[in-house]
Amino acid sequence: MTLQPRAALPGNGTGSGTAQSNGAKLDRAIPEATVARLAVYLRVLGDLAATGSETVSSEDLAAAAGVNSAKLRKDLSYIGSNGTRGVGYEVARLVRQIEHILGLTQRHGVALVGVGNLGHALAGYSGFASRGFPLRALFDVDSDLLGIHINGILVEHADRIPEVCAERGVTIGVIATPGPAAQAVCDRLVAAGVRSILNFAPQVLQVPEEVEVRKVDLAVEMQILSFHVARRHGEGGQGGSGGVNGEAGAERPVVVPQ
Amino acid sequence: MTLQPRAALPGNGTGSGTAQSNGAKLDRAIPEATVARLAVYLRVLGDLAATGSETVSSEDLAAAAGVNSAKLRKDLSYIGSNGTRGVGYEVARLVRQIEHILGLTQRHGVALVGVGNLGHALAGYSGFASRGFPLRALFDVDSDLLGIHINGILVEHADRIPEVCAERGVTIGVIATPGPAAQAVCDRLVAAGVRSILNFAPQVLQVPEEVEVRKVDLAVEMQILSFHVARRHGEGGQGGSGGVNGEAGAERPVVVPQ
DNA sequence: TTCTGTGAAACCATTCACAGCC
DNA sequence: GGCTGTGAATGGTTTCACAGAA
Repeated sequence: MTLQPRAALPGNGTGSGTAQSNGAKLDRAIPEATVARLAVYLRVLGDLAATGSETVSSEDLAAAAGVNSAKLRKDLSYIGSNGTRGVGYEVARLVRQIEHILGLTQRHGVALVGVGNLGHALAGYSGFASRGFPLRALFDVDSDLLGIHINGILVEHADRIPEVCAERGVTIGVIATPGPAAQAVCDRLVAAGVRSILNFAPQVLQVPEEVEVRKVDLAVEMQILSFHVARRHGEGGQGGSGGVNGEAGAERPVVVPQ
Repeated sequence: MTLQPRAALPGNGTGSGTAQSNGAKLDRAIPEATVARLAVYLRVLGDLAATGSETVSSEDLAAAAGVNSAKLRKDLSYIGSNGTRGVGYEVARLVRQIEHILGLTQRHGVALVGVGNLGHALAGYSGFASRGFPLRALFDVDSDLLGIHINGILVEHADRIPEVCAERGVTIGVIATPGPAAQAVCDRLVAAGVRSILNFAPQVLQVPEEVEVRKVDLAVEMQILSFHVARRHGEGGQGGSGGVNGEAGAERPVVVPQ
C-alpha cells in the first residue's frame, strides 16, 4: 500500500556515495541529511494528523519540525512533488510518501545485544514493535540474565547470535554492551548477515563498507554540550568557571576517557 | 555499564534545534563537525594511553577513530599544532589539549528529568560523574518515584526544577520524559538558566536561540537504518542465514519507482 | 494572491596533494 | 624517509529568490 511515489531524481545522476565510500554506487538521490529529517517530519505529521489537520503548509510544518521552510520544501522535493501550490501538503498523503521512502512499509526484525542497564531499558521500550521494528532476539553473556524474558523475549547467549539472527530474519542489530565487548558482538552480527547496526557502546566499530552503522554516544553528546557551555554560555548563569582559555594552562583533567 | 552515547556523523541527524546563532566569532571557530569528532578522538586516545603508547601518528589515530587521516589532521589543526613532523602526536599532550578545548577541565552539573524506563538507566550510569558530569538532581512527576533515591540522588517533583537547578549549579539538563511532557520540562530548565540540553524525548523542542539542544532519538535512528536496509542492503545475498527472510516483501527498489 | 518547487548562490565540510620540519 | 600542517580543490548542504501552478 502506499505506493505511488515518484521520485524525481534531480538532474543528472550525481552519483555519490554514502559517507563512506562505496564501491558500487548507484545514483541515489536523497541526501543523507534529508533522510534524517524525513523521520522527524514523519513524527510531526503524525501529531498533526492526530489533531485533525488535513493539510499543512511548508511554513507550518517546518516550524513544528524546527527547520526553515526552504529546507523542508527542498527535502520534500527529493521524494517527489507532493504539495499543492497555494494550499500546502496533504498530511495523510505525505505520511504515506515518507513511510514508503524510509522503507517503513515493511517490518525490520531487530536483535538487541547487551541487556544491562541501558539495554534492559531499550528492550522494555514497547514503542519499538509498534513502529515496525519488532524485537526478535535478546543476547547477553551474563549468566544472571540468560534465560530471563523481557517483554516476552528470551535472553540468549551471545554465542548464538549467528544462528538466531539468521533464523528469525533479523536485519537490524542494536548493540548496548560495554565498550570492550562491542567489536566482537558487531563481528558476529555482521557474520549473521546484519547490515545495519545501531551502536550505543562507547566504541568505534570497524565494519565492512556495506554495513551501515549509526552511533549514539552519551559521552560524546555531553562533551559537545560542554564545549558550548565553556564557550558561550556559562557566563549568564552560574558556572563561574574561571578562565577557560589560557592556552597552556591545563588545570586538572577531570576526565580521562576510558 | 554500558551506556554512553552519541552520535555524530554527518549531519546527522538530528540536529537539533540548536540555532546556531553566531554572535561571537572571535576565536577561530572550530567547526561543529570537528567538535563532535574531538570527543571521539579523546576516547581513542584514552585507550591508547592505557596500552602505554606515548605517541601516535595521524594515520593510526585516524584508523582507530574511524576517519581518514587528512580529516584528523585538519581537525587537530583547529586546536593548534600539537604534533611533531616525522613522529606524530604525543598522546598525553593531545588529551590535555582536547579536554581543554571541550571545556572538560571544569565540571558541569547535570539534572535529569524523567526517571522512567530510560531515565532510570541513565541515572544509574555511574560513568556520568566520573567523567566530569556530576548528576546533581533528578526530577519526575510520578508519585511512585518521588522520594526515592537513585545513585544517591533524590527524585524530586518537576515543579522544583527552577529552584533546585539554580541552587545546585546545574548547567546541563537531560530530558528523558515521554514526548508530550518534554516541552514543558524544557521551558522550566531554560527558565532555571540551563543553556545546554540533551533531549531523549521524541519531540522537537522550541528554545530561545542561545540554548543549545542536542537530540538523541531512537525512532529516528531506526528509521534511518530502515531507509538503508530498504535501499541498499538486502540484495546481497544474504545472509547466510538460511534465511527466513521472508517477512514481507522484498524490496528492492533501489531507486524509487515511479 | 498564496504557497510550492527549484535553479543558482552561498556556505560548510571533506579530501587532495604537497611544502616543510624532524 | 616519515609525518604533520595547510592551501586548494572538491563535494555536499543550506539558503536565497523567484517562476509558476492552483
